[in-house]
Amino acid sequence: MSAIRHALNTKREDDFAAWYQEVISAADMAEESGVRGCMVIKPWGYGIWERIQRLMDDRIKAAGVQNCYFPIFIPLANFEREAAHVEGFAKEMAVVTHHRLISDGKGGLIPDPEAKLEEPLVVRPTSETIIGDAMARWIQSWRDLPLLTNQWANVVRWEMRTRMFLRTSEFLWQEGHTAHADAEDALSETHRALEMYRACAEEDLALPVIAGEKPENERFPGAVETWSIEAMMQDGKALQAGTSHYLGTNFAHAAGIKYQDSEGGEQYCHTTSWGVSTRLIGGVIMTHGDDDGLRVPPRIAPHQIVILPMLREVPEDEVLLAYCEEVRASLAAQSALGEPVRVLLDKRPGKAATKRWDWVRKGAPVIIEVGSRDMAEGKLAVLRRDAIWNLENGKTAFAFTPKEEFIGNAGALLEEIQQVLFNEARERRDANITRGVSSMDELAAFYADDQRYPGWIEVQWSKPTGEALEKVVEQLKAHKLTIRNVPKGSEPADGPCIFTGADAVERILVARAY
RNA sequence: CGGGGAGUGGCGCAGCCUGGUAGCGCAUCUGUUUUGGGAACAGAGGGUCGCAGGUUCGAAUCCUGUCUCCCCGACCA
Repeated sequence: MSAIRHALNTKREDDFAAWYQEVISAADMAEESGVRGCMVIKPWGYGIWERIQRLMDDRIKAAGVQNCYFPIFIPLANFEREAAHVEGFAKEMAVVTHHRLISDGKGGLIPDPEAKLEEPLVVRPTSETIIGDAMARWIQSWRDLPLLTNQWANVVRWEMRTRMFLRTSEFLWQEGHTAHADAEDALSETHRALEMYRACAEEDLALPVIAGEKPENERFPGAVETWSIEAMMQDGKALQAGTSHYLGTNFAHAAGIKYQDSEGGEQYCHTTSWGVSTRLIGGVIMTHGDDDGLRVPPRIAPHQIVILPMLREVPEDEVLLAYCEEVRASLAAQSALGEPVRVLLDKRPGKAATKRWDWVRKGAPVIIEVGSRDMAEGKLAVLRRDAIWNLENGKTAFAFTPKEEFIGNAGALLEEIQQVLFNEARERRDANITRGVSSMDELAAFYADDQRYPGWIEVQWSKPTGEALEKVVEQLKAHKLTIRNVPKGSEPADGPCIFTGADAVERILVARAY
């Protein structure tokens, strides 16, 4: 058992942060760009994003939301209209001030002082303001509502501390923006988006999440309510994996998003916004990765099955390749999880055994190796990425399966792997949410060992606001803890508030977080 | 943005203190022998030592500045 030779140098339990970075490079997902906080997303990483995009986009469109595209540059004045929004983002904004470069006389280039912009443009950190402008133009009457839009875009936030996929200065995301006639309809959309995120995270990414409302101090700048889905990483930390905001009429007032109701009166719209980003990929890594690299859930795997012919640089290779191509075509004709199976025949020269570890590190759900003897026997050597080791002998757990049998079961196998990854993650999460911590002393003891993350706790609180809430936040901060959310549909409170001792009104999740 | 650490062939590192124009492992390429489960041996290719200045006869090594990355903190949709 100790004979297992893992594909990565760093184990999760030894150094989780270093392990995370090693997965990204070993799986060839992304690399440094030389520009602070910005990364190059390589084909395997981007392929996973494209899958997430596709599946999410289908869900968005199914809800009647239409895609648009708005400018990356936002006039500064737009931004100044909503006070809380300005304050929330001002500190992390990239600003464009010039539109031309000139020679500095020393072989370099500098912004041309003659080409200074009258009004600086900010690079969007999010698009509420500029989309609000458009909505104000597009909406006249109650008949124009609800207005449901979404855009896929990049945004920039000048982060102080960055981590690949989890927090980068530039990232890719989707931002939904909707306008409604009243609060009820807008709130319903807020919850619809949240539920859409929960379903996508759990069904597509195999990330078990807890949907709930963020406390006041964690709200999006300018929002009336902020809801999130929270996922637990393998080190016990929480990752906010998606957010959905009810913005009330704050942005409608700022941008003048008004409509005439059926009685001729003028009303302000109620708006929402919601988004998920490439951060989800970080969540997939930290949820499903293991000491051999990434494990990609089949639904979001660019290639679900990879075929590796055992080439020997002999003339017979041609026959073997032709055979593998037949297998590939047969598999591609199958369907799994409601789509055609995505299968790759890796014809690159080189030994199958070497290439195998490339795909293990990348996390392809199923790897098949085919040699001439397998071909003669009509079998395939099948390796499941969710169970690559034979724990009894420390060797790779190949299953030699008759070709037809494997092809016929391919769809079911991928569905099973998808389910196994989700179940593993859900069990781990459920086992690491502790209830019953009822005093600050207990809480302190629970998180006393700084070297380990004992997971999350669910506690009861009286939902203090303002300064009282700030005090609670400070107390938690001493233990590096944050309030994640108030889970939807949790049990009613039935005891004292852990912070104030007053009667609790609801239950909250507390955790260390990314 | 504060404190700490680091940038040397694709990857991981040594060399730096005590300046004398680069080395190891893995990977790559070639050859030979092998080969049904991450092959062995031999040989070869590949580096303006992050970048820019400075000190010096001479700088990976010393000094200054700067960029990027990692860890901790602050901040954070």
